[in-house]
Amino acid sequence: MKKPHSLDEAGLQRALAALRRVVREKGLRASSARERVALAALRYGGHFTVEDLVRRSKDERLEETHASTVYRTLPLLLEAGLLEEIRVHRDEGTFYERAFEREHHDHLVCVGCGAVVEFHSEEIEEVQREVAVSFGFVLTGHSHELRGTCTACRERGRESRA
Amino acid sequence: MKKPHSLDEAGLQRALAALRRVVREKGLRASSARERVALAALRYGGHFTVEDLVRRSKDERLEETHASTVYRTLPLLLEAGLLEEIRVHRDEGTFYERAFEREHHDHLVCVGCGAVVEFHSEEIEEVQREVAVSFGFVLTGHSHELRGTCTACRERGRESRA
DNA sequence: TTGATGATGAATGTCATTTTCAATAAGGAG
DNA sequence: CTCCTTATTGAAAATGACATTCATCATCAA
Repeated sequence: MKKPHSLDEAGLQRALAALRRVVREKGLRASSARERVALAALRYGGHFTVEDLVRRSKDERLEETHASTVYRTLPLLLEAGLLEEIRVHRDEGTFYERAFEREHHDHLVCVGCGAVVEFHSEEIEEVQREVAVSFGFVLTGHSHELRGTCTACRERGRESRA
Repeated sequence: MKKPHSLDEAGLQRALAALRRVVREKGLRASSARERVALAALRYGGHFTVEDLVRRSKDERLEETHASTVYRTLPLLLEAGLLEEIRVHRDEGTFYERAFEREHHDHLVCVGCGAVVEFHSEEIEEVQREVAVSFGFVLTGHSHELRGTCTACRERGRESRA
């Protein structure tokens, strides 16, 4: 249940530096729109969608950033390790969450109520590495999502059946 | 590299029976279009898309089945355990593969060339169950995909850098 | 056999994401 | 600092996966 405390100012700066590094490596140019998107994204505590990002840039009266720009920026944020794409929340589309300076974790989702629990298993991480090595692969990432029903949803089901 | 040998005639019949059971349970009616889609899907050895399925029903001169019907049928095939949805193959959309009478496995994908390796780890499955229990969940499914670079792609990269 | 209702094909709609294009801005060369 | 090349952006249109609509058609229980 541990809440991911947000980055402090210094953390934000390190994140921007990581973004700039990727931008430079790719021969792209610096731009304020990209950093605006990055900052808006990094400030989120939980899971958010592209639409959330676009909306937030308006709500906070920051300069507006268009959806197409957000979409164009996202791959860079992923590559810079600021965000990670996740697939929880049933059919509600693609979500993102901060990954920068945050310990890795996977998700356990309740198919009944949509509750999301984060978990981490060093044992699973280790086996993943072993599997990759056994096939001659070097891992660059993974996605791992468990689906199930939580206690509350199972009890709800029992009632309605009674 | 073990190829998933396709179902024999008896297997196909058992699969259709499983589909019919789900259809009946939901108070739906039998239909030949649904079984045509099911058979076309079960005959695939590897991964395929909805579009593949639609196309194949034409190629093989089976009666045509429209895309909308295929889309309507897919959830039933998933629920009946005939197919499983997978998310490999970079951004190429949603893929499916046969799950009926086939051992469970996860995927290891090369981000360079798109090669897909199937793997299974009973140890990971066990930890998954433990994690679920520790949060009061009962598992209904999971998706697990590892991404990395294969030996060939790493060597290719080394050459081009030399 | 037949009536009630589910299923299908075909067309159309929806919604997220991508692409296009003209205008703008970054940043290296001079 | 100014110019020139080229990336970036906003705005709009295009794409593409999937859902929905609706007029037939098919299924099946009575």
